[in-house]
Amino acid sequence: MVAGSRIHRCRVIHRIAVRPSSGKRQAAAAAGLVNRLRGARIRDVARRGKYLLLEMDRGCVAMHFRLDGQLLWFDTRQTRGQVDVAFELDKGTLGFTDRRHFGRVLWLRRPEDLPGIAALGVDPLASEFTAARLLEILTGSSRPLKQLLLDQTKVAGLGNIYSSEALWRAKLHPERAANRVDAPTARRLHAAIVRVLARALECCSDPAPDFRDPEWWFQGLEKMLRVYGREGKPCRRCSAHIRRVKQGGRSSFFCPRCQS
DNA sequence: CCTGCTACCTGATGGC
DNA sequence: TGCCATCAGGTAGCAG
Repeated sequence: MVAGSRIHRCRVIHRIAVRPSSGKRQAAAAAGLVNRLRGARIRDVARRGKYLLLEMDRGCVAMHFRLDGQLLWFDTRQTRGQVDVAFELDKGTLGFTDRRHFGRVLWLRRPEDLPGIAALGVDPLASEFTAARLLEILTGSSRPLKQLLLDQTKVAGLGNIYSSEALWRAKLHPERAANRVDAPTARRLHAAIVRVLARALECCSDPAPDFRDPEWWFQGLEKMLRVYGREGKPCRRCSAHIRRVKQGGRSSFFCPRCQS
C-alpha cells in the first residue's frame, strides 16, 4: 500500500520530530524534508535495526520510534489527533506520531549518512547472524551480557524487553561478563534471541493488538513475556522469585536460581 | 577504541 | 486532594 505510492505532500506539524540530533536547525530540517518529498515516489519500505526506511526514488526517509513513536493510517487528509509528521499519499495519509517526542523523522541521501545507521551491528533476523558470529561478538567484550545485547552496534534491534527475555530463555545471568561464555553457551543464547524475536512477531500478527492503545504490549506480548516486568513473581521455570537490577540505568529482570 | 553518564520529553504512578 | 519524586520500550554526545 505504501510501497509504490507517491507522496503528494509532506506536512511537518511538530518540528521537534524532524530535529537532527546534532545542530539545532529545526526550521531548515523541516523545509528540507517537505521539499525533498514533494511528489516523490516511495520505491520500497525497509528496516535497519530499529530504523524504518522509506526508500524514495532519490534519497530516503529514516524514522526512529524510540519509546513511544508510531505510524497511523488515515483514509483522508484529515489526521485526527496529535500527528507530528503527515505523509499524504495516493490513498490516504501516513502519520508519524510520538506523544513523548523522542522519535525522529529524517531525510537522508543514503541511509549510511546517519551515523546511528552506519554503525549498526548484525541483524539478528539475517542469515549472517549465526552462533559463531555471536560468539565472536561476546568474546570481544567484558561488559555484562545484558548491556552488550542492548548495544546496537553489536546486534541491531534488541531492546530492553527482548534482551531480558533472551537471557532468561538461555538461562544466562544478565550481569555475567560477555567474554565468559563458551561456544555451547553462545549457541544457546543465539537460539534464544532468534526464538524471542520469532515469538514476538507471532504475538503481534495473529491477531495484531491495537497499537494505538499505549498498553498494546499487554494484549500482544504478554503471552510471550516470561520474565520482563515480573519482579517478585515466581519464575515460570523454577518458581524462584524474579529479581530486578539496574544496569546502565535500565531495569533487567532475571531469575536468581536458574540464570547463571 | 571502549565505557559510563546525562540529556532529551511526556505521562503515569505511588508515597506522603 | 495535591504535590513531588520516580519511572518507562532508546540513543546521541560527551568525558574519562
